Amino acid sequence: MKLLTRNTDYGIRALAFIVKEEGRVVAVPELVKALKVPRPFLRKILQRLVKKGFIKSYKGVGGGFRPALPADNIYIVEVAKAFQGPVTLNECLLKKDLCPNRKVCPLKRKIDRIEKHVVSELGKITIAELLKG
Amino acid sequence: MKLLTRNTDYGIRALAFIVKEEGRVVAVPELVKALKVPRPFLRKILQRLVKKGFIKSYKGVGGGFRPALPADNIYIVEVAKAFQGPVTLNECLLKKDLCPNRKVCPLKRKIDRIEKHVVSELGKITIAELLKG
DNA sequence: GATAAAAGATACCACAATAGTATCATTTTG
DNA sequence: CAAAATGATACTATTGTGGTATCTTTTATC
Repeated sequence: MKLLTRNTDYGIRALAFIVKEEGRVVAVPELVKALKVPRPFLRKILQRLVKKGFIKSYKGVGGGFRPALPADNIYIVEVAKAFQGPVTLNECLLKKDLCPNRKVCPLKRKIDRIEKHVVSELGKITIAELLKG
Repeated sequence: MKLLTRNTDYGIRALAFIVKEEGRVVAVPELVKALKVPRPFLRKILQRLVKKGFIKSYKGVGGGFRPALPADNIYIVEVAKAFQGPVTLNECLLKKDLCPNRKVCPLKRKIDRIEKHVVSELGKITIAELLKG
């Protein structure tokens, strides 16, 4: 059971690094050095962050990445969603189909409560806060 | 991100069914019918439940399964552990090695808090309670 | 304009965990 | 002994994650 995958983890760390540079354009080689993530993998992660609107990219010589949002407006639950899809702790699947009892299932109800808590807690953490910590 | 795998889910449901029968010995065909889980898969799950001490098994004609514990003493976090191993929401891995910064990592600190909450909440739910619900 | 340094797009491979199947052995009751 | 049950175990399939490789496009600078 893993809350954050490596994708997400690296995504958060990359974001934190880029944000820390206060608007300076940061390119991949620098990030590779700082985060010790394999370059092609990191590139894919960065492309995802661009597509999801967390950072802006600049092509060509001297290009790189800059935050697209203020640091205190980037919530890690959003980053997690970008890499892992919606945060759902249980799916109530019966084989491939949705379980027909999910409306009344007491287990689902309990898990849902826990899930809400997780999402809400993850939703309180911003990149800004991680940088302070 | 999934809190409970299908294994665990079926395990919980099977346990609940067996417990509900109040000590009557329940055999696989009945469980297959009730839970609509493929027989060989369910058998494997039941064997796991036996090995982990949640139920007792009886071989031979008229055999089957009975709870090994009182219903209010079976916590679903334990069932989850039986199928999924220890509940850890983040692993702080850097490539294959443990991340060297994990002691001071603010992200890890936050995730750890959430993890503790999840485990504690899962640790409050018993099979007995699910049957009441 | 050519060159080089950057990111974009995309397709592919590797590995591990989960999900599920199949087969044979053992036990027990009648 | 036969039948009905579980035990043990090995195998296959599917999926998600992690990671690589390659080619295209953009842009600054000489």
